[in-house]
Amino acid sequence: MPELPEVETIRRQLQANIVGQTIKSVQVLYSKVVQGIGVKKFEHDLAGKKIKEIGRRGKLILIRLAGDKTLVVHLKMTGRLLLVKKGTAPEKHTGVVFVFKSGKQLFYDDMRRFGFVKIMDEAKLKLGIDFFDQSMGLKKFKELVGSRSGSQIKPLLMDQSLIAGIGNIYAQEACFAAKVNPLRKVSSLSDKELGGLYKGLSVVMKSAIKAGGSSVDAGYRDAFSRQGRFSSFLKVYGRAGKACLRCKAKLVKKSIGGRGTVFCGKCQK
DNA sequence: CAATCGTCCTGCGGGC
DNA sequence: TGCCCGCAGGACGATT
Repeated sequence: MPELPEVETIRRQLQANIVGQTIKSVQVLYSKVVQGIGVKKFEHDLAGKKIKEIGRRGKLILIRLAGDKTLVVHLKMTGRLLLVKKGTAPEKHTGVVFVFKSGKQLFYDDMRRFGFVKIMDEAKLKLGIDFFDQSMGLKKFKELVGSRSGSQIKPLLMDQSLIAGIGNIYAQEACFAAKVNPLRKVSSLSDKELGGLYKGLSVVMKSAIKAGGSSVDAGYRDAFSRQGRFSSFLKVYGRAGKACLRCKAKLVKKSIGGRGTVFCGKCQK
């Protein structure tokens, strides 16, 4: 499932490849993927628009168009934005085809159909601060997390309205890095542990961006259909039942806030 | 205020 | 071999 590092990887690839291109036509193949307006209007409104730049906020890809509108894309779990050559035919899971005047195409694919595309004003996004935003830092992180002292830490890290970008994989990895049990309440965390979580998130997600993200099973692919190379560095995600890489104890899996969570019951206090 | 549960959707793996 | 069941999961709304 694409989280901040995976979405950032795609953002950089789109930034390098479609900025300056003009959309010639758009075909929506799966109507429910378009939010807010009708399919015909969506296709019509995008035709002729030039791509100004590609932004990102949390897990959202922001395709900024000439004028002041933005094409917002959420990949949810299995969504993909694929740059394909002129003439490439859509596949089974292709929901939207964007054709540029150059002939290049951008496909929005989504096997499980949870994601969406939407034309909107960015100011209307209801999202917390992106984890890698300029205004984020240790102080801000402690302030934000501290404001929700009654919550369990792991689901809180995934709350997009507080901090945007962290999903199920990196929240688990950060708790492991900080030796914090994901079930802990924020109010029970020491200043040092909060610092460890911030550092853990920062290190893990920066490394993941360098490795082009994490691909688990048939999940994430970048804009060129390639897998991320960070998966092999994941220490707890997907390793339930296996030995903890720090203390050798058997990693356990629990459902926390309805999400599968793997951790070490021995060294994550 | 916080936690849980159902919902959307499809592929896949386990069990028999 | 093949079928059925249930799980996976981001975000949101409703409920406890």
